[in-house]
Amino acid sequence: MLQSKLFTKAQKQAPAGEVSLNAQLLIRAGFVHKEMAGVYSYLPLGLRTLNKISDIIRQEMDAAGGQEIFMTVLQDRETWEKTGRWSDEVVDNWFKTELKNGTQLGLGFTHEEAIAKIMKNYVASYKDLPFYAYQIQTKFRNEARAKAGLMRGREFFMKDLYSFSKTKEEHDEFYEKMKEVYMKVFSRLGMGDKTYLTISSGGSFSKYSYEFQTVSKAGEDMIAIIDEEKRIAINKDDLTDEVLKDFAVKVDRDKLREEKSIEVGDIYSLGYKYSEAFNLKYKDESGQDQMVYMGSYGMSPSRLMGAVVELNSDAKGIIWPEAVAPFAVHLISLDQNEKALEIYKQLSQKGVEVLWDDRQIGAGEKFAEADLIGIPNRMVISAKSLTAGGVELKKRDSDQAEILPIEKLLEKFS
RNA sequence: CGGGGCGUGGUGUCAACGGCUAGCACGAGUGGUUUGGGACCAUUUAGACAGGGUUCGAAUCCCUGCGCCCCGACCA
Repeated sequence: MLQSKLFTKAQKQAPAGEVSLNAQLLIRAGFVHKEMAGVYSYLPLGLRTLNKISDIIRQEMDAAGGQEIFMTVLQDRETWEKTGRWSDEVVDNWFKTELKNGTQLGLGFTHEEAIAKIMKNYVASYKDLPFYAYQIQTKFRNEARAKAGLMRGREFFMKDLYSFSKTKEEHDEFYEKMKEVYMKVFSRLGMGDKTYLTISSGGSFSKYSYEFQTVSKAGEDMIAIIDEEKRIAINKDDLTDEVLKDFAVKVDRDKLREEKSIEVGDIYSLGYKYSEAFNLKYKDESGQDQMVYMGSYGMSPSRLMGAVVELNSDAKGIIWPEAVAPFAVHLISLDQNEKALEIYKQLSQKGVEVLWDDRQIGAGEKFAEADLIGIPNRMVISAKSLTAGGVELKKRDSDQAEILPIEKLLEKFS
């Protein structure tokens, strides 16, 4: 893409009062536009990154046997009354609206009820189970306080997968597998070494659940790390004798390391709660009716995008991991647009995603904006670089630059 | 939902005593210079959150509403 055509522009200053690092950088670099508190529009650069994160999640969900669907945001009252979750007393962050005729509707904040109802049409026999369905969709939560940029919004992107199993044992097997699948996603996003499987008792679905917590100063939660090797932690609030006993965990409380962390995912065993509410059952091999055992597995691409920024930046700007960078290469031509065009064309032909800064502006400005945007590979072509033997290649996270002949450069990216 | 802070061009501003033409910087436009770290000169552009009130006079004081940020609570 030609940067001269990109309608967003980098800003030197962050919006007034915006303290959140991810919001500051993403807004300044033109990835997102803040519509209102906790509500963001994704601009060309931001959408590219968001889609890359979603794609990684999608690949891993598919690999784990997930089938992608897309459910409705509009939810009808009756469905949610079956579990009591229509009530504003029970769920305090509904956005509700209504039809012209006065029928009340809600905007989905999660989809357990909706999917249980759908699956009544498709689950009849033990032969139909198990299966796993997921979606990546906008969720709406009327948070009392949106904050921390993309990390806690009122309208945000969420991957929610739901598992449907014959028995608890069958469920448990998949649940265990999802722990690994989730860690794989976080590894691919470059945050694997900071992420811990975390014991939690906070959920309303079951007594215990697991969260995935990524250590970061920007986190809203506090975890205590139990096992560094196995990457297991516990929510600080849940660090009680009872919980430790239930999980058969032995720890020396004085030696636990506590860290602030970002909740980047959560997985729940739902049991029969929703299948009972919707009478979601199947006939087993002996013809007996059995309830379906459900689980739900959440992860937010938009929050992850905020988290990646929180974890990867310096004073100059964002430093995207290759896997989620909006472009692989930022090509900067200082005075050599013709040569740059050749490189741009050749790289593009190879399928390399290139943002070419072809604008007629000062070199300093180009470098400053490139650092802010944070594309991992920077190529500079100028009279100076050509004299030195080719094109300068520099990684965003390094101060070292090397000069490569154009052919070598093209070989390097394929 | 409790508490605190705040609202001035597209952006920023601990700029402006209740009083002169609302200043400065960034951005954007035009002309020129410059060309490896947000360069420079000239010139132009564009502003008081909304509504009410006090006053001869309000960006400035008061009220209401709306919005934003932070701390806490909450977080399926």
